Amino acid sequence: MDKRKRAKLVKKGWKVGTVAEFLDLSAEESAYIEMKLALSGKLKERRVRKKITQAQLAKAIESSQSRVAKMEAGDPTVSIDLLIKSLLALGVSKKELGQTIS
Amino acid sequence: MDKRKRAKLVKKGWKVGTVAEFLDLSAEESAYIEMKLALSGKLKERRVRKKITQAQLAKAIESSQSRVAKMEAGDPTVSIDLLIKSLLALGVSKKELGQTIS
DNA sequence: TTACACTATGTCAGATGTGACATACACTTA
DNA sequence: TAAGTGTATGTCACATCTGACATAGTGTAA
Repeated sequence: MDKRKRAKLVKKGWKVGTVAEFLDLSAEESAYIEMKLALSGKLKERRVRKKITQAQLAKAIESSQSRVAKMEAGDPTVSIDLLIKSLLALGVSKKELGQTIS
Repeated sequence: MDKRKRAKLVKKGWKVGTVAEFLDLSAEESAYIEMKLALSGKLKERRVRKKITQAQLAKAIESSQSRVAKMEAGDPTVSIDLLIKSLLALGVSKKELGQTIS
């Protein structure tokens, strides 16, 4: 099983329990995915709080609705770079980003 | 002037002063670059503390000496993703990463 | 039911990041 | 001086990420 598929499964089944161990993710891989999911969650939280749609957010950050959906879904094809840039564009501070990934 | 060149200049002239304003970087662009530079510094700090060479670190993270050099130099072609993965591989915790970027 | 608004998912061409390589540079030590 | 060790920088083929598009799914209101 390749890394992308594994990460996708991790996302979907995250709540089930010891997915990381089941899929034999290393500690670093787990930490990386957890960070991405934390940023994903923060993005959705911020967008919903602002009461704007994915399409509206997409326009604001010069992206597309589908990519926003993927960001919020923790899709393995989205980079942490993009998540961070998007959150910064939403007005999230470095400090809050730091707290989010911790 | 394109973004890559600008970022390169920011890196080199960072100490000079209000480079961000001079190059009319937005607040988000500045924050993003600051985060990258903070991670770069952390990487070098960790490597030096471990007393290993760039080539040795490169092997450990399955990269190359030149890319490690670029990471430590804050080169605009390196992603935050790679910096974070490298730091995690060096044993840095999510918590410490959070503190670093803040 | 239909129609509408929003979100999720698959695909793809073009943009960006990547490791590897060559080579230049800096600094020792002999 | 020369040789050795480590770091910096430019380039490139290949991999990955990107926005955009199409379309499927989901919920809600008439």
